[in-house]
Amino acid sequence: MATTDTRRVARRDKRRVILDAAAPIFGNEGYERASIDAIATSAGVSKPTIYSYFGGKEQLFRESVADSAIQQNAQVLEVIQELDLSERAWLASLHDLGTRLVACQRTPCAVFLARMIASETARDPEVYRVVRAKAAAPILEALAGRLAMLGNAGYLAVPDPTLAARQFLALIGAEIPDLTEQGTRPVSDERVRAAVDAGIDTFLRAHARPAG
Amino acid sequence: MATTDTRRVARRDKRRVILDAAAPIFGNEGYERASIDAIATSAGVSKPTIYSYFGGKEQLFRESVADSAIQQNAQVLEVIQELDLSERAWLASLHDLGTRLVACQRTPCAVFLARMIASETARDPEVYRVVRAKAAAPILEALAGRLAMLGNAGYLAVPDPTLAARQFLALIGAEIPDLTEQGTRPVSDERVRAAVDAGIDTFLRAHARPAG
Amino acid sequence: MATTDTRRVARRDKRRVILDAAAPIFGNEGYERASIDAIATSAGVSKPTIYSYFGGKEQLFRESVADSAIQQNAQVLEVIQELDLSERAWLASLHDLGTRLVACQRTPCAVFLARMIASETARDPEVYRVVRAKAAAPILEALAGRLAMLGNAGYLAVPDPTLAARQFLALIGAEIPDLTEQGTRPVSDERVRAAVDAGIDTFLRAHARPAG
Amino acid sequence: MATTDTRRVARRDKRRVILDAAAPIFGNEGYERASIDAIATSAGVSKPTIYSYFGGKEQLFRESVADSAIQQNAQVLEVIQELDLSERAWLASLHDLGTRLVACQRTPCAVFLARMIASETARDPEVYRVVRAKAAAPILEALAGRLAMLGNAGYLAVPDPTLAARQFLALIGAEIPDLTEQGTRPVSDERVRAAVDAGIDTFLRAHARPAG
DNA sequence: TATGAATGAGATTTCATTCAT
DNA sequence: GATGAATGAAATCTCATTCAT
Repeated sequence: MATTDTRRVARRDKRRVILDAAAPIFGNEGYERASIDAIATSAGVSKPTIYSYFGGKEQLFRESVADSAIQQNAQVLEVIQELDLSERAWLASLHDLGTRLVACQRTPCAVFLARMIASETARDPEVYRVVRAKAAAPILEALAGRLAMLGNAGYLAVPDPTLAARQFLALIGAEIPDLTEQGTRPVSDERVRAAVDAGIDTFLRAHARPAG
Repeated sequence: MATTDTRRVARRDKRRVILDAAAPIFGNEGYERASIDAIATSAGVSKPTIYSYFGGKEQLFRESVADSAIQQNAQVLEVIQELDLSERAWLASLHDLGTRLVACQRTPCAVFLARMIASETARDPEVYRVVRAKAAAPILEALAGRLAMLGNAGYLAVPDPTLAARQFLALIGAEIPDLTEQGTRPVSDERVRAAVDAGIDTFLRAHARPAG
Repeated sequence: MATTDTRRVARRDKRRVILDAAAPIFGNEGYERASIDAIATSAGVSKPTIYSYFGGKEQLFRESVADSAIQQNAQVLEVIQELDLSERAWLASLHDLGTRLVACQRTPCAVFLARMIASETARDPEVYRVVRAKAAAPILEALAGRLAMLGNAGYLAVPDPTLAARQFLALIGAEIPDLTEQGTRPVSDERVRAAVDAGIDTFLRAHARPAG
Repeated sequence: MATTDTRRVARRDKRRVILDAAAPIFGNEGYERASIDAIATSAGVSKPTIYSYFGGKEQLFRESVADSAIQQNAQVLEVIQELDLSERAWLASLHDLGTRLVACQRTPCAVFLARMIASETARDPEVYRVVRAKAAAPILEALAGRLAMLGNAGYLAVPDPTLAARQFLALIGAEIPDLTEQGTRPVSDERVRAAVDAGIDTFLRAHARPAG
């Protein structure tokens, strides 16, 4: 029936509206300071509606984290897929990938996740686990896979792809917090790109294929 | 007067007692969940005493962060000073340094600082600035200085010591969050050391002195 | 029309279903704690259905009380009718009657009514009036009538039958609250019967026919 | 110190003020409808003060019940003590006692207790137990003791004084609910006295000393 | 007619902060 | 200087009730 469909759609839409309103508020204010009232107002619904959809603040928070992790995962995986493995292009494409990954990490969604992991994991370890399961782990494995391909292709020496992926991420982001003053200052794309490139250079030196 | 001295000492002592009580509570609970009541009880003083010494929750928090940053700085600088630059020992000593630095980062004091930077900087950017000024920056420079010495001594190629220091820290810590599940799981020293060594190996490969 | 009949029957059935669901919930939780939601769920209907049938919580409550009073009345009147007035049997039958009346008073329905009279009359005096009109008064008069017959038959002296009925009820129930700890403890039938008998003995001594 | 004393007195006074405000509100509205806000306003204190003194609504309620029970006990015991056991006066004094006891039962304090027992015991059986321990049981025993003295003096036959006390109370109150329409209607003292006397007459007939 | 969805109003409770001693 | 006592403000959450279908 059209009725049912309409309702279902409406219901799903409203979930989305609430989740989309919740993430930035949790992200900016933190779990405690974020008020259900503010989220309800921002979403254009009433408080009881939120309670009827999510049950309570803690559950809304968890679903918000999980939802953001899924979004983050989708976005980053897409970026990773685009790595060009051809001999001609792989090097430039790897630099591109680094820049795009850092851009993904500076997304509001990713900032929200990073902040919540740091601030709320002590209170609720599930936060960390959900983000790892739905975003961090798949992303790491996808990246490890691409790096392994670079190794197989003979461009790099990658004996432990997962470790290499972790270090790749660590290196491209090493300068970002100080550069952006922990996200409180806007920074030009050039400077970000330079910071990423510095990390990638180090990565490449460390993983250069042994001569001969 | 002796009286005045006694009072001053008592005053300073009470400040210390309050700060020592505040840091773990802020660290475990976060700024919002930490209650002045809990801090007062833990410190063995009354709430108005805290207000008379610090003015309010926000100021107590800032002083707590600054105090922890100073402690952290002192502790880490000491570790960095101990790097043995002799040809015979520098390599093993660098591995030692990495392990000790990671240990310092897993201290309650450092966990507190890291968590507060992640969770409270958006609310109060001063948090980040204070920690950078009193701990992160001096530590980074001290480490950069030691790495420069290794470069000067001809053991490593270190064209940009500050960048190298940042990457050194990034690499030795790359595996720690997943290893400890964001600090929610105890981990054996061996596994931490192995993770640190993996980072240092990559660092060394990237900064090997060019042959010839 | 058959349709109409079906609907009427369905309508009446649904009223019954709702009333049957409402009484125990009001009885166990009290007016305020009882939620329309719980009643709707227990009745297997939706909240708006309850509103369409009864108009609101207060009206549902009143109808629930009235309905229970009518049930209570029917049940107790039947018990009273069964009093055997024959010379041979009246004494044992009176003891039986007392026991059965107390059993009726410990019925969920009667407990509900007693509790609602005590707790809700201040808020809505209609509660008391309805229960008196539909149960307490008819029951009292029926009992008074039977006691008058015992008087007319010469077994007892009953100058004021209504007063006698009230005192009869007071005496058979005098020990019940303490015995059952206000209904929170199960009690054996023997102990209830003994308590009732003690009340009836006193009643009989007071209403013994004067000798001669 | 005067300071300490003053504070202690102030603290105790404020407890009293709050308890005195709470009882009638709980009594009139019932546990659920009674709001802490209303009690605080009526007591002239703020809500947090109530929480600091009593911990929560439930505890305030329990203390209010216990306090009222103690007051009720004191008041009724005093009335019972005044029973005149002299041959000349005991009969009139017993009628007086009945009237005063019923007056005590119609006190706001006693109405509160009766209502709370009826309405809240199902939710919290402690209500019944506290009232029994602090008021009902001592009162019953005191009354039983006086009735036993009348028996010992030879005025009455009282083989089971506790049972007699229970029945005495049941009989003097048998007509009160209908007379006052469950407390919703004012009634003249004469009519109450007449109702009490009717109960006492029955009691006396039942407990008349056997001739000889 | 019957219902899923939505909400305004109000409940308890907590906390940072100040005042009087 | 230090503290017990008190409070204004705001948080989460629940519920009776009404729409739109």
